[in-house]
Amino acid sequence: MTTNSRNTSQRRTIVSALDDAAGFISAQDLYGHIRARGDQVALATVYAQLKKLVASGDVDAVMNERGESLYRRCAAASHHHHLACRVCGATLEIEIPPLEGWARAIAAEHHFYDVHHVLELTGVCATCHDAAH
Amino acid sequence: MTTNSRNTSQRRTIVSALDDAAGFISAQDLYGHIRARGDQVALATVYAQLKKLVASGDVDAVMNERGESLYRRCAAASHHHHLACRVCGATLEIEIPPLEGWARAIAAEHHFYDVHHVLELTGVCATCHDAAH
DNA sequence: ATTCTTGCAAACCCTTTGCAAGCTA
DNA sequence: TAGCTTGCAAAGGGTTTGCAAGAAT
Repeated sequence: MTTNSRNTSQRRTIVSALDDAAGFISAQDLYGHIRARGDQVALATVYAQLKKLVASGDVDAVMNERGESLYRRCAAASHHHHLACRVCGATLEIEIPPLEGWARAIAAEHHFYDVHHVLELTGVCATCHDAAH
Repeated sequence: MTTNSRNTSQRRTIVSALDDAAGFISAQDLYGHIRARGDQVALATVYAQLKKLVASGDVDAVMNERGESLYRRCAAASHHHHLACRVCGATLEIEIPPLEGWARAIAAEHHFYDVHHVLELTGVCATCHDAAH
């Protein structure tokens, strides 16, 4: 999680904007928030910094169903998954410890190497469920 | 699952190519296979038909980590997952029965409703692993 | 005959890249 | 000073759209 990136004002602005956004946010929207706040950072810089933040493990990235990457500051250090509300976008980090073992077992069974896994859970949170009567 | 689409030769070609591809395939790759087979269908038509097929429920669509949509004919009624080789693209259908229960349990625990899950496993198959020495 | 589908090219959107100027360490 | 970072504009890649010609019903 340690980074050797330079501490530029743009990087600080981007990290700060990510903190303000309490859930997953697209690079474009993040850029919009930054500009709305009155800060000046180029869109290409937003992408460049997000890339570094993901590489260093400080930020999580997932792909939404429109093909946009969504970014979020990572609270948990360990491997985890997400439970997201399809209506309001609220996200919870969850852990399914047995899953890691299953993934390894299945990989071994089929003679696959270097297996990665992605699990995403989506549903409707209690708040949004109630709001729909 | 019933459709009211017209039965054009292009549509038949596209469905047939989807059947030949035994797993998830991108629209671009599907188009490649169709042309490799000697058939003539415009890329825009491939996209148009895939859109209809997804809308009618005859085809499943998921987004990969590069932001491409991947399509698959919904053959199996039962829910299952995939183990795909990152090198050659070979795909195996796998089942992780306990996962369904876990998903339900987590949903209940967090008061989420109508929870769906997507699990994708990727690795390097034995053949590709051996080919790299 | 009507309505949907096809196909081409252009448009779109998100993201990445080339490169000169600026700033951090 | 050396090298990463920034910023602009342009390119790239996947997907969608406008519209006229062609099929299916």
